[in-house]
Amino acid sequence: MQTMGKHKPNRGGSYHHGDLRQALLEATIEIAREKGLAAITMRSVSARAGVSEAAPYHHFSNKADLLAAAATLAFRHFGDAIAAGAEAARAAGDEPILGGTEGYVRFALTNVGEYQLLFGRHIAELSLDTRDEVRAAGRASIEVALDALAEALRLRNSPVSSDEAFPLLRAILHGTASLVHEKELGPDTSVDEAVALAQRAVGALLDGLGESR
Amino acid sequence: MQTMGKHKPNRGGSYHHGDLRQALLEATIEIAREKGLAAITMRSVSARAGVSEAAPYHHFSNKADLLAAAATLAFRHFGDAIAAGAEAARAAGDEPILGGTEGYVRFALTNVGEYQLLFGRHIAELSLDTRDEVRAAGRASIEVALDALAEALRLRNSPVSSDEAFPLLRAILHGTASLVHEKELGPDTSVDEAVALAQRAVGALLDGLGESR
DNA sequence: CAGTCGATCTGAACAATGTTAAGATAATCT
DNA sequence: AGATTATCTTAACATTGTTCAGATCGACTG
Repeated sequence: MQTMGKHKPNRGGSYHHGDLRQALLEATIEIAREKGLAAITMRSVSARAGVSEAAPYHHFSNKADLLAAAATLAFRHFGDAIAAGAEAARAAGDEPILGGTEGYVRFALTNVGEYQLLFGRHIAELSLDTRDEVRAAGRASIEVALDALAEALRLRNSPVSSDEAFPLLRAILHGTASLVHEKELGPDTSVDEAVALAQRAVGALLDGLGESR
Repeated sequence: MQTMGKHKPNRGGSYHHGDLRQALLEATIEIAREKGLAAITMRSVSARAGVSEAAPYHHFSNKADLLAAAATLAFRHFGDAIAAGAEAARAAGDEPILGGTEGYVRFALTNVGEYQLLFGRHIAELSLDTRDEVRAAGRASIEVALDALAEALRLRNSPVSSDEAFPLLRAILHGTASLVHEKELGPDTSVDEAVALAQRAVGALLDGLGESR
């Protein structure tokens, strides 16, 4: 007796599901959150959606395709977290870029599996068009950070464009998140410590980009 | 008729290998270099060493243990690359930290599989003592970078200690390498571009850490 | 309204992978 | 030389991604 799909409800254990595609995507993200990326299995996802292990293949061509679609969906959650952080900082009179940094890192360390779903190896191994599709969703999700970065550079009279500086910012954010995930900064690094670390790095980067060049 | 072990030579297809443990480690690193981390299989490693698929279990308790030992070995190659870059820069009158940055990034992008062997997820999932062992090798390999960082901070009269700044440096380096691996900076980013990007980020970070704080 | 057709789902199977168990072979020690 | 131990092989198992033939359902056609 599994939870029914929320869209076209499955009328009481019928043969056809109703909206299996959406249910599979949600199951995938749930499992990523609860048990991590490695626990995402065709069988575990299917079971959570209440169907057999072969059913997903009528909606996704293979596992990589399912993960890509789930990532596209998860990028919205990610983007919301960044935007919320940036807005909270602005409301508090702090720099939005530092708030976005906090939103980014906090999401990555709180939802490890979901973050891995966004940036894991499976994405790089996708076919070109599918990958572009996922990356479009990814770019949209961090659009807010790009704006906040531009604002921060303007504030510092930096001669560097935000497009040039954006990869540097991303390297710091992704690097911090990855290092903590991989327990490379000590196995006991707290979320707050990681946030502070990333904010220090971003702050120094901005200051460094502001002066000479 | 496989290549024989280089240590205690296998006398002509005998039942016992001679130095299987070392041969397995070398096979693992070779496969990582040639075909990537995903191609490392108990069977592929065993086949390259010329033994059956069950043989490794007499030298390593499981695959994770084999990968950990291989990573410990690969960290030496990695450390050599960083040290060589730093020394080359010093000889050329440039800052060692920027040369180390180049050595780091160039290694990561030239030997993708071997770099993944060093920092992949399997390391984080290791048992505590095994992980500490690997990490000790890792720390030794980037010792040179820590020294170069201290020197760069001194040069800039920075109030920040190298221990404090080290995680920030690592975030930039690991973040740059990971983003390129994951094709997040455009699928056609060249090694030279990635090196330049990392050097720009490190330079800005150092400048930013030098002034106010 | 009956019947057909296509979409959806199931059950069973396959190959590849990590792992283990039982037995064969060789090296070492006494 | 004989016994003991380490090393290696062969065979098997469970899990995973994937495919295929057939069952079931929904929608459209006549």
